[in-house]
Amino acid sequence: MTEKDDFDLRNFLPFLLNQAAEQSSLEFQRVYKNRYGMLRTEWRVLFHLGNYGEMTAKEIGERAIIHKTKISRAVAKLSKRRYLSRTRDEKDRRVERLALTPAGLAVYLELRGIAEHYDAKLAAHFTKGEAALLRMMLRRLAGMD
Amino acid sequence: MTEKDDFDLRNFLPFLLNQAAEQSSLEFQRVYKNRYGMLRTEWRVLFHLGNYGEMTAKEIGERAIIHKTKISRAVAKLSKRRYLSRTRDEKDRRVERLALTPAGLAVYLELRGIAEHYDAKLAAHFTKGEAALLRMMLRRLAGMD
DNA sequence: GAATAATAGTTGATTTTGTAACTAACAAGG
DNA sequence: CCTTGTTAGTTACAAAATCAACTATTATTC
Repeated sequence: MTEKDDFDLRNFLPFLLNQAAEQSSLEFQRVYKNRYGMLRTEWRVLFHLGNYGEMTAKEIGERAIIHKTKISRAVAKLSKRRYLSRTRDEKDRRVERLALTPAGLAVYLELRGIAEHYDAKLAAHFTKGEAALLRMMLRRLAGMD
Repeated sequence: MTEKDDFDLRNFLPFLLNQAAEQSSLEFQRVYKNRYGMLRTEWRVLFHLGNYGEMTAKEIGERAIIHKTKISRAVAKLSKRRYLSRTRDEKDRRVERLALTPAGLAVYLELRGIAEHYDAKLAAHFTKGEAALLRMMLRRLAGMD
C-alpha cells in the first residue's frame, strides 16, 4: 500500500511533535482543567502575567502566538474571577495593562509549583545534557531564538 | 512579581512542545487545509491508511490518540469524497475495515511527497545526529517506544 | 440460553475556537 | 482640523471539538 519509499508517519516531525506535546501535557491539563476550572489559554495568560509581570493583551498574544480573540476571552474570564486587574493606559487609552491580583498570584504560584515538578518529571526521561539540547531544539523550531 | 525562583515559562516542556508543534506545522497545515480542504484529523486518517494499510477506526484512534467521534466524522467525510472504502468485517459485524481507494491513495501519495520535503526542511535546522536524537526523544515523550 | 456487560461506531447537544466585522482611540498627511 | 489609515480590543456568527447518550453487535455469566 505504501508503494516503495520508507516514509514513516511516526517520524514526521509535525505529527511527532504534536503527539509528544499532547501526551506530555495530559496530566498538567487535568490539573488546571479539573482542579482550577481553567482553559489552556487561561493558564497561559495567568503564567505570562505571573512570569513576566504586567503586560498588555497584545504583548501576551505576540509572545505566546495566541490569537487576540482567544486572549480577549481568557482575560475576561480571569478578570471576572478576580485573578487579574485591568487598568487603562492613560498614555494610550486603547491599551489595557493587565496584572495579577493577590488571588491570581496565589493561584499562579500554586500552579507554577506543580508545573516545575511536572517538568522535572518529564525531563527525567533524559540526561541533563539531552534535556538541555531538547529544549534548545524545540525553541529553535518554535522560532523563539 | 515572580517571587524568587527561576522558572521560565518558555522552557516549560508542555508549553515549549506545543509551541514547537504549532509553529512547525503551520505550512503543512496550509497545504492540507487550503489545497485539499481537509481537517487535521482527516489527513491523519488518510496517512494512517496510506502508511499502514487497511485498519479499523478503533486502531487508528489508538495509534494516533484521537477520540472516536473525531475519527468517525473524519471517516465519514473521506468516505463521502471516495478517498476510502468501508467494508463490514464478517467475523465481527461491529467492525469496519477501512482502506484507501485509488483516488485516496493518489491524494495520499501527493501529500506524502509534500510531507517528506517539509520534514527534511524542518530537520535541516539540525545536524543529522541531532535530528535523530530529537525524534528519539519525542517518541519517548509521546509514549511511542 | 436469557440477562448483563462490553465493544465499535454514530449522533445530538454543549462548549470552544476561528473568522470577520465592529467600536474606540490614536496617528499622519493634507 | 478633518479625512484616511492603523491599532487594541470586543462581539457576532460559523466551524469544529468535546461530552454524553444512543444503536447494533458480540462476550460473559449465571
